[in-house]
Amino acid sequence: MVVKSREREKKTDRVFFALSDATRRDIVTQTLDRERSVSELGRLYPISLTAVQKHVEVLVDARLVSKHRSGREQLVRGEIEQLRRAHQLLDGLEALWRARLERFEDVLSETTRRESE
Amino acid sequence: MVVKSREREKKTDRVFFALSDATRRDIVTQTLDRERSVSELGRLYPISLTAVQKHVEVLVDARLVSKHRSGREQLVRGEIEQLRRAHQLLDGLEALWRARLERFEDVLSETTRRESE
DNA sequence: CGATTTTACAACCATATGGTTGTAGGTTAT
DNA sequence: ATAACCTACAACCATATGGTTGTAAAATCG
Repeated sequence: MVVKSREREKKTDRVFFALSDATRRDIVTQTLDRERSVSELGRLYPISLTAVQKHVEVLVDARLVSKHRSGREQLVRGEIEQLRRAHQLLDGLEALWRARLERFEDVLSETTRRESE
Repeated sequence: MVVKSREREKKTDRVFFALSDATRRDIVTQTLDRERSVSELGRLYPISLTAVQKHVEVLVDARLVSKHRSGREQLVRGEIEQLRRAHQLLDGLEALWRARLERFEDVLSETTRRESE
C-alpha cells in the first residue's frame, strides 16, 4: 500500500512548487552542472539579488539545492534526490494511465472478436 | 539546442504549479484511472465543491485534465501528455547531474592513478 | 410539473508569493 | 586601513492563491 503521510505530501508540494518557476528551474539547472555562488547566480537574471536569494531559499526548503559557505561566498549545489522523488511520482501517474489504456484495449479486442464472429 | 520560448516556459510553470497541491495531484490520480464528474470529485475531499471546481480549472489550464459535458455532468479525464513533458524535463536535469558526477569520477581516477605511480 | 442534482459564477477574505529598496555586517583585495 | 564584494534581513507593495458563502440556471428524476 502506498503510504501518504501529510508530511511527505507537503514535501512533494514544495518540490513541485519550487519547480513551477522558470528562474528557479534555471537555478537548479545551473547548480546541477556545477556549484555557483549566490552572487554569481544573481548576475544571470534580470531581477534583484534579493529576489534571487529568495528563489534559492525556496529551492533549499524543497531540498532541490543545498548551500554551504566558503569564505564570503555562499555556494549553491543542485541535489538529485528530490528530483528523483518527483520523477517516481510522475512514473506512478503514467502507470495509472497505461493501466486505463490497457483496459480500454481489452474492451476493444473483445468487441472486435465478437464482431468477427 | 534546447529552445526555451517564454510561452513554453509558462506552460511548464503551470504544469508544475498544478502538481504542487496534494488535492490536485489526487484529482489527477483519480481521473487518470477513470473519468469522474466534478460532483463525484467533490465528494472525495473535505472542502467545498467550489474549491474543487477551482482545482479542476487549474488542472485544465495546465492541460493535465480535460473536461467534457455529458448531460448535466461535467466529466473530467486525466491527460498524459503534459505529465510526459514534465517527466522529460526532470530527465534532462538528472542527465546534467550525471554529467557532473562523471566529471567528478574522472578527476578521482586521475588522482588515484597518480597516487599509485 | 415539482423536486433534486449538478454546475457556474460573483463576491469576499486571509495568507502566500515575487518583487522592490534600504540598512548593515562579515570577508577579501588593494 | 579602507574600499569593494557578498550575503542577510527587514519593510513594503501588488497580485495570486485557496478557501468560503450565496445566487442562479440547466438537466434529470419521480
